Amino acid sequence: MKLLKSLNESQLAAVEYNSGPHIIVAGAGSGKTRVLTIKIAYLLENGFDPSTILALTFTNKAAKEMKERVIKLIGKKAEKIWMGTFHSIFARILRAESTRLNYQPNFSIYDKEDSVALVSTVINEMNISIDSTANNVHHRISNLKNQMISPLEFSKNMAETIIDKRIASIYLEYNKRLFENNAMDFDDLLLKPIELFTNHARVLQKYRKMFKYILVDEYQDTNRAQYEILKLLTAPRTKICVVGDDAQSIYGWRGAEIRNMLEFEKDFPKAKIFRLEQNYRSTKNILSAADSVIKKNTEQIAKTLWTENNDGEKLAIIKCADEKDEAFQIAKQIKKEISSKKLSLSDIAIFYRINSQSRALEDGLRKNKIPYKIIGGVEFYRRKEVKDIVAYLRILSNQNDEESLLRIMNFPQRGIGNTSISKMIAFSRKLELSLFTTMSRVFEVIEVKERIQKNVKQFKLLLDKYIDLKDKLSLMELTSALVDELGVLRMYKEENTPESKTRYENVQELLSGIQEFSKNNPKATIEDFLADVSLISGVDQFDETNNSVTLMTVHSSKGLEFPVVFVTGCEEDIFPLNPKFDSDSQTEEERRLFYVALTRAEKKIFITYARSRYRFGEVAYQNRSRFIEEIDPSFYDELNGGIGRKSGRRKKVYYDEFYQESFDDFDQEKRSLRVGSRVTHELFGMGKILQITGSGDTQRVTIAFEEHGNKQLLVKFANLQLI
DNA sequence: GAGAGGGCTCTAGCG
DNA sequence: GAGCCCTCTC
Ligand SMILES: Nc1ncnc2c1ncn2[C@@H]1O[C@H](COP(=O)(O)OP(=O)(O)OP(=O)(O)O)[C@@H](O)[C@H]1O
Repeated sequence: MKLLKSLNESQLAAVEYNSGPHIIVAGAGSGKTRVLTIKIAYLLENGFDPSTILALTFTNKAAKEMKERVIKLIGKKAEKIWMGTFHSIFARILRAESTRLNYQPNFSIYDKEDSVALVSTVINEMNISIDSTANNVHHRISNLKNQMISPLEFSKNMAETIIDKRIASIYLEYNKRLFENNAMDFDDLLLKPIELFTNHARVLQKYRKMFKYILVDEYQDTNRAQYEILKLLTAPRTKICVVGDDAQSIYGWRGAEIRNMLEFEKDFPKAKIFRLEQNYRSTKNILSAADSVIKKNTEQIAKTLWTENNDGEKLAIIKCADEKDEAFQIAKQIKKEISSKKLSLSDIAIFYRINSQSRALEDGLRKNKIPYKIIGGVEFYRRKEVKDIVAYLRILSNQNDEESLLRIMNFPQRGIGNTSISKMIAFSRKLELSLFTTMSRVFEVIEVKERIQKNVKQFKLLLDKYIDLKDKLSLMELTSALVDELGVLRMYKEENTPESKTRYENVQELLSGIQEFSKNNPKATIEDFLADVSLISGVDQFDETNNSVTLMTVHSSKGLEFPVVFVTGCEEDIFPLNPKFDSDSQTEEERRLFYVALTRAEKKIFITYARSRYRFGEVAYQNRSRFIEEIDPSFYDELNGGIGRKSGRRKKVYYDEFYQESFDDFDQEKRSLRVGSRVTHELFGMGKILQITGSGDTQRVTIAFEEHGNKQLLVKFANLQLI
């Protein structure tokens, strides 16, 4: 069979096995994803009905790619496979079955920002004092949800401290509000199916009958709820095949449990284990280097990984002066790689631990005229201007969605301020009405001024008009009419600032996104579009055909591969990020993350670290990462970047070994600002110091800038350069 | 109620 | 540095 020709023996065995539950445990680049893809194609070729296959991947993009490959191998019938992320597949099922959970099928999906906003609303309205941000409280709640601990269970059995008791009541109210808003958060998308299947035996039967073969990629990063869903859906006759590498489990902080991987044999009796040991991706040097690091972890399944690929180049570890130098060294190496090898820019990826590192890297690439693309970061659909328009669509679809309603009540400004909104909310709570309904009765809310009542009425009429149009116009017609009537594009244009220009472009891009979506789904409704939008992830937007370098976090790089990889910021406190606070198992997860970064590379790895780095508005000095020390030195060479030389315009001497001296040196620099010194400032240009007041963090300078007049600035933030 | 400006806090990774 | 909130002025 032609399909199976591209497989080695152990891969083949895994593909052909069909008798019961099985798990493929294998290291990086050993073809796990390929096996899964071909296995599905093989099933279809053998007459398996595609609509009975459920294949779960980690990102939408991975699902899309896998589907495309299967279609290529076997033809169009593969389109019927249920393929997607846990979140998207079960959101779909929840929509179909929503009424059983007393939800309406058009429920909104709240992303993290929406959820945090709701937590914040709840804290404020309940008037609970809690020494913690809404963000942290939401994180706690999300953790509880991930562990499948209900508000009731938490408050009854676990919440002992006063703070925990308060969190318990916030959690309870938060869930209640979600329900009243006809909304689910990300965690609900995994919890509600369990509720559905547990409480409605016939629904469970239906889906058990429907899915005869379940396949799961990246099984090492599934959490408790996902595991429970799989257990529920797997009837004695259901075939289940999961694939994973425990050494690549990097989402523990989101509730992922490696135990799912380690205990598969217990959970699914008579499970068969397959192992793949040949790596096809990387050179011997890369593989050995990665192996020398991951060996330091104690908790893992022993695995062998070998390759027939040649030794390749050694890794290059580059010492840089600071983050600007780091970006510069990377740009330099990129140019070198491109000109010396037959590589295109899209063969190169730059990874970082945290998104804020991308800024300096971007600057460096831009200055060197190297085109790049950032994956993730502040994602398109999470931007304010985009979310504002999406909130309108949500309200048109789901009038109970109070968070969205609040978001747009006074956007664009229509003279409905916070005071009036609070009054209406109070009214709606008292009469147990939704805020939307309250709006139609705003004339009864006597505390709201007459002029503003009229504004509310006006706004309500606008929404009513579009709710009515919703079923008469196509998605695209409706959205563009709405955007036009709101006048947001005009508004951004008139503002005419760099930010408003970006906003303008983003709204335009949203419109073309909707157009594109309508083209692919001709009968698409608002609901279809919304269902998609909330679940789009960062990597989903990755387009490898672009001729540009790819920048992304190590987390997003999972499952991908690139000929050349830069792993940046390899310093203590960046990568690993929190070594001082991490438990052993958290450090091990951090090490796995480093392992994931290294094993993305096919031919060449550059590891960079900087002696100093601006963070939180000040310079921090740190040692290079322990993970570098863990790599066997026979697999790398060391290079020096801008160390010892003066880097850029910043006047500072870099010491190789003596951090203390470096600190002194830095303080010296601050002190040496004197009345009369000439300095430059990034925004205001050249100037002369007129006055200095205070010291330390609150030290201020008054400067006469040549082009911007006199300004008073905090030294700490001004980043002044002495001339 | 809007808008400007100042002060304060937070600061990881993500579907 | 960014984002949020508060305060002050119009
Ligand atoms: N039998 C094979 N012959 C040739 N190339 C192969 C074979 N199996 C896999 N490959 C190639 O090896 C690379 C890695 O495969 P794949 O992405 O499926 O690995 P993986 O185990 O899922 O990796 P990871 O866990 O690191 O994401 C791919 O480029 C794939 O095409």
